Amino acid sequence: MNWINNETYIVINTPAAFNYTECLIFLNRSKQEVLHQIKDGYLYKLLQVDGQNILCKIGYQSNCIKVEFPIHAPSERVLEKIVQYICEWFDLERNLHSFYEMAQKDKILLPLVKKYYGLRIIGMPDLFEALVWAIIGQQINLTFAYTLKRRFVEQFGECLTFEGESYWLFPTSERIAAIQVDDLRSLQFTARKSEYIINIAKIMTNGQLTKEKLLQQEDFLESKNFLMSIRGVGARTADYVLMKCIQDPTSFPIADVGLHNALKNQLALNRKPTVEEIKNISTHWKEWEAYATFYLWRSLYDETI
DNA sequence: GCCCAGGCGCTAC
DNA sequence: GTAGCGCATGGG
Repeated sequence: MNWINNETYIVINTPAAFNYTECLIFLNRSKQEVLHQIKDGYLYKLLQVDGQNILCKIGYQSNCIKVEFPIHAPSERVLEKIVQYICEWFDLERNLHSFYEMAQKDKILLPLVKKYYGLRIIGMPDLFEALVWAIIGQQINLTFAYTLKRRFVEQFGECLTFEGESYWLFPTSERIAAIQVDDLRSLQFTARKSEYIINIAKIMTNGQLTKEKLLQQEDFLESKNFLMSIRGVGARTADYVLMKCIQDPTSFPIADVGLHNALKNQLALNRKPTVEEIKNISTHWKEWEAYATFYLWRSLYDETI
């Protein structure tokens, strides 16, 4: 990725078909979000790199993402990791040409790619965060899921306060590996989810599960099977993690209720489509199932903006 | 009060 | 391999 270090800020060149505003709309979908903040077109995000907490102020101008550091400028080595994070966060290295080409011939996707052109999958580079968030969201509504996430972060995460604003880091697996089921039960996590999350924290802390291991698998199917061998990780959670963290464009959470509702709206059905119907609908989406899903998810937020 | 929610594990067949 | 069921709790 092409970027320039200007001492007090960095500039990352963005690819063709990138729309910063569209990405911010997605990031702004919940008022309860605690892991980033949006103010006056700037995106504020606290990152921990090499043990240092770095507050980033992210803006956009003339085909570049500009990252400023309101507190202090990091070292070159840290900057490289911040660039890496932002590239994964906004999926900047993806060439969307063939996705848009495919969408031209797809009745469902065509209006969506026109409307949200330049939107990229907003990733979750942190594997622990992606897994915990996917598990929190299982079988509960999103509003409550955000409530639980906020409690989780504020209870176990690290906080930095700057100019009256609080910025949070997602809790580390080390921290969560050391807590008890009751510590999460008291935040209104179910006993089952509490067990899943603490277990995942433990196997990530002891190295049985790492992002590197997932990336090293022969193919995405191997990664999916690896993930699904973990208690609490079913097909939908595995696909969600492959999509948001491993950046697998073919991952397809076909059982996801958000996808079902989006398709119901787009097709003007009076009921949600069945999985069989979705399989038929999605035959054209080959190799781009994750992007198709993400654009459909995006369509759910039009009402609320 | 009722249905639903960005599912999963477990059992029985 | 899969169909069915219990779970567990808040939002609308």
